[in-house]
Amino acid sequence: MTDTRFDPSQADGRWQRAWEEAGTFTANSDSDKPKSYILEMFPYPSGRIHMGHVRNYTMGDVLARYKKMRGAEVLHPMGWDAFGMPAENAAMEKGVHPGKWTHANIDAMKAQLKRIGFALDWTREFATCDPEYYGHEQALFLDMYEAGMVYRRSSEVNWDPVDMTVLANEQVIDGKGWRSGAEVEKRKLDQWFLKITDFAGDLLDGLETLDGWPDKVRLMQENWIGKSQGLEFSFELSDGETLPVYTTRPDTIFGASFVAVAADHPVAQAVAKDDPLAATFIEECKKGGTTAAELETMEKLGFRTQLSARHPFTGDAMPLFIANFVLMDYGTGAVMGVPGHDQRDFEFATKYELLIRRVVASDASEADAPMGEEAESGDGVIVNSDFLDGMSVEEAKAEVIARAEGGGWGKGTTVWRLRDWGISRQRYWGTPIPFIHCETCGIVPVPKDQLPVKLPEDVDFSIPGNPLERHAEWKATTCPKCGGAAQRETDTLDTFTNSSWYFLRFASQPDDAPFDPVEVAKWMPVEHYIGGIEHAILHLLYARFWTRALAKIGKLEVKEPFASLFTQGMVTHETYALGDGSWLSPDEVRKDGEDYVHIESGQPVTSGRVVKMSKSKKNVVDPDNIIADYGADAVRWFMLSDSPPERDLPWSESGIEGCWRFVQRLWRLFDQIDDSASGEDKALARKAHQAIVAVAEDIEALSFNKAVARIYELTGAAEKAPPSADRNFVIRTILHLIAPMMPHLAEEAHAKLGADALIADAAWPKHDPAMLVEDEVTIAIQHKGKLRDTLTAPKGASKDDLEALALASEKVQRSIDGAAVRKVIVVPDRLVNIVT
RNA sequence: GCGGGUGUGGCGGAAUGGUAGACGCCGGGGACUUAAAAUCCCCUGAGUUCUUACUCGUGUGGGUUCGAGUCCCACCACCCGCACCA
Repeated sequence: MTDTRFDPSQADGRWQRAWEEAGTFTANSDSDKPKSYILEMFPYPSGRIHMGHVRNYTMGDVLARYKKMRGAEVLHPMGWDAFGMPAENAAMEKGVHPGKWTHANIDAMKAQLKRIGFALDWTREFATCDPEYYGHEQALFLDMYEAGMVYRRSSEVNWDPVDMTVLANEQVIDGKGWRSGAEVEKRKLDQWFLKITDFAGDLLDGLETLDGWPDKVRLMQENWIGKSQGLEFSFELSDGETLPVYTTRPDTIFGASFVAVAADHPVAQAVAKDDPLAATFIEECKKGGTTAAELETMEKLGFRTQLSARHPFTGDAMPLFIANFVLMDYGTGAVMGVPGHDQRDFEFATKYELLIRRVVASDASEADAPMGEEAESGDGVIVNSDFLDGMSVEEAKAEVIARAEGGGWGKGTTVWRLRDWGISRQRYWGTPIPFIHCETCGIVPVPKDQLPVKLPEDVDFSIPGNPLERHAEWKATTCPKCGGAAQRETDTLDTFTNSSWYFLRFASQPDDAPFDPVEVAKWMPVEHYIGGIEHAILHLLYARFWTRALAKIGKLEVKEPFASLFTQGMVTHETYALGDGSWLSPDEVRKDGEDYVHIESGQPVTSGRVVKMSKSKKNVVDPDNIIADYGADAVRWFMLSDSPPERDLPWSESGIEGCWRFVQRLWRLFDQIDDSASGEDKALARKAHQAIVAVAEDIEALSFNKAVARIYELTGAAEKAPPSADRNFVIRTILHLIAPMMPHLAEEAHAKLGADALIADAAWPKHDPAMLVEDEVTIAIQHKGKLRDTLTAPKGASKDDLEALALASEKVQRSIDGAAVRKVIVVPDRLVNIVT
């Protein structure tokens, strides 16, 4: 053979064109084959594909190609999550229109994805900034409005002063904007909301059905939704007003010794009106930080008002405080303080010398046991509580709730941590909210036949803030109801709405509707959804909510969009720094023996921690350069090798070189098929049959690293084996096993071996069940649990035979050294353990 | 603080309670070559050693078992998520 090297620089492109021309990966929804929808989280068009994308899409690609080989009709689409802040930042910095910037990025990234040879159905590609897409989104939003799932109210919002927009609670991390990192301020604005809280219970219950999701993600969502059950009841205040409070521990009600309200509670505000000291205290509370560290150390502070609250059972008057640890936006913004059995109340009561009373004890006889240095929040029996005495915590809860409901002063309720989703953004580059403000008619939805409400093209980014707000011409419209002059809503939808239904649009994209439910039903739910753990709450909760909301208004059959979810790890890289601490990129550094040297200055370089690739640490490796050097298949192989896919993958130059060597090794092996060879090699053939099954299992479990190891093993065995008909079969098997992972090499070798069809259309190899079983096995011989010898025995040998063989071993006899054999444990086909 | 996860060679990592370290990377030695690249072969957990073996070894300490990386109890370290949630 003349060409002893596989040359990806010309083979990759050739096969990519071949697949495209043949429409190999175009999904046919009318196919009779079983359907398989494989989806990776679509990218934001930032401008460049990074290694994280490559890893993510390679995993999905292997699944998609494998499923196709197993006879499925596969939908594996790609598109662009194209709205968002970076486009506006680019507009402000470089004076480019966000749309132009975004489309240029899409073009560049699409070309990059194509060079990696992903099996994508590009016929379904779209960007969420396409008016067709966001127009349908506006229609869905109006449907939700009609169903009562959308409302507008004035609310205190998280205002990001850098991005000059409102953020959802989910987008505030440690008191800072998730994107800008700026300290978030509180502002009161008219905002649009989606009633995600109406679905809180549903979203929580649905988690139980998601067997294919990581427990970790399910748990994170569970905590975020934050269901808690308790009693809501009202105290009578000394001024005649009533104060509703919420508690999860109604059983401890006899231990209550004070009542506290949040600083921004109406009662506190009323008190502050007449009491300057109270007003000062409230101001102090607002200054407090919100970061974890600050909250940790913050002292529980309170202001004792002149008011008191009347205990519903004893009638005792309890002091009413304004307290800094009570949150206005959870429960009712007011609590009953039970110092004995709540740590915060305990600290508070200690500071203000309030009564700390035991109402739960380990045993009735411990009723008078003194309280310790901490509150006791555990289980026990109720004491010092009148009619509750002797009950368990659970019984007492039920009893108090029953009496409150009977007496009409309270009721058992469920409180959620989840808030409604504020979706108003004061930005240009997003879906315009399809509403009109009319002086006479109020807020009026845009009639559906007027959709899409398109973004204006001529916008000015020279001043910060929302260009839509300043665009008089765009804003001016007529009221659909009265026909009078009116103004358009200038807020746009949070970008997370764009990604909340894109998977439906991939499955079906009619012109006149967001999707066709019949077509969607053919593909949904997504069989494998792959992406980063950073979306565990935000995107994945919103997408689940939209799917349920659309199901509720009869547009969908499915309630859960993603049958199984896989969260992949990050791609990491060593970091390099000079003595002065400045970071260096991998190509500025040369390896000199064990050490690293700065190429330019010759200075020594210290190699640091292996961390996520990031621009700031300069440890980014550009996939394009690597593909140019090694070809797509070596990179794909690297992405699948070594690290389990859910863990981080450390990128290394030597690692990719190893992958490159393996590509060439396979190429030489595929060249060694010798049709003149005859004869059997049963042991080798058996290995191949075992690998067919094992690699399939590994791919289905997304254990790509194990599949890779098995292929290495089989390849090594095939290389060493002498020519035979079986060896030819084994080499052809390897060719098919690697096809989903290294598709270009596989096509090239497949064609060279005389095939005229694409291997992408080939079937997964069939195994012979009879060939999975070994006829000889290695038996481990232990003496007192320690390995002394191994021997080969026919499979299925009897226990007696194995025992005899084991005792005949010279090494074993030496170890036993004449001691009396007390017991022999025989595990057939595995081991013999001799106990003396 | 609460919840979850992970600890195995120089590194990434394998291992239904049954031969720990598969497979890959790094490293060492050799072959081929004028030389290099490429390729191929051998070695590669630690220690002792009369090179034949033995001892130790999966974060630490206990336990269950004929047998534990795997199961149980206690602890340590690191990572992730949430957090004055009443």
